[in-house]
Amino acid sequence: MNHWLMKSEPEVFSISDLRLKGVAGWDGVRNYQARNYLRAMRKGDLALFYHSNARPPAAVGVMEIAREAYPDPTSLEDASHWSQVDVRFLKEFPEPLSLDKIKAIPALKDMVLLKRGRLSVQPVTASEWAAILKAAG
DNA sequence: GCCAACGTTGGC
DNA sequence: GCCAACGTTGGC
Repeated sequence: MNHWLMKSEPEVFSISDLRLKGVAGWDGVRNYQARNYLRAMRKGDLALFYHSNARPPAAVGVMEIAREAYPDPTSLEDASHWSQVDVRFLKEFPEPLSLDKIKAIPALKDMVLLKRGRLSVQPVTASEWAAILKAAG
């Protein structure tokens, strides 16, 4: 099973929105690398929900891949071009794990989140995943 | 609101 | 295929 991190601006779609819906489509990805990661996801994989453009930016909870990649209907291009997955709400952290805190954890220094900005869907290693969950309580 | 990073577009 | 212009992301 693989682990992922997925960014959303909370003003557009927040973890509270996902909690209410239970399951939601993760649409609107328009970056090829992010799309390829979406396509690599398997049902049951776990993903961090990350609030970008938030104060503070933070990992806020955990979700599960509920449906593997299928065409993104919000795309204006042909159906095979962009993909989305469905995600299921699993839990919200008691406190958001802010970007500052993530940066302060040595085990997380190589996270894609810190090394490569502006990638809205990205892989997380098993050891990084464990460190995040431990820090987030 | 600013702006650095970086991906995409399009002229050549 | 190069690369300048342009648009977007996302932290600050």
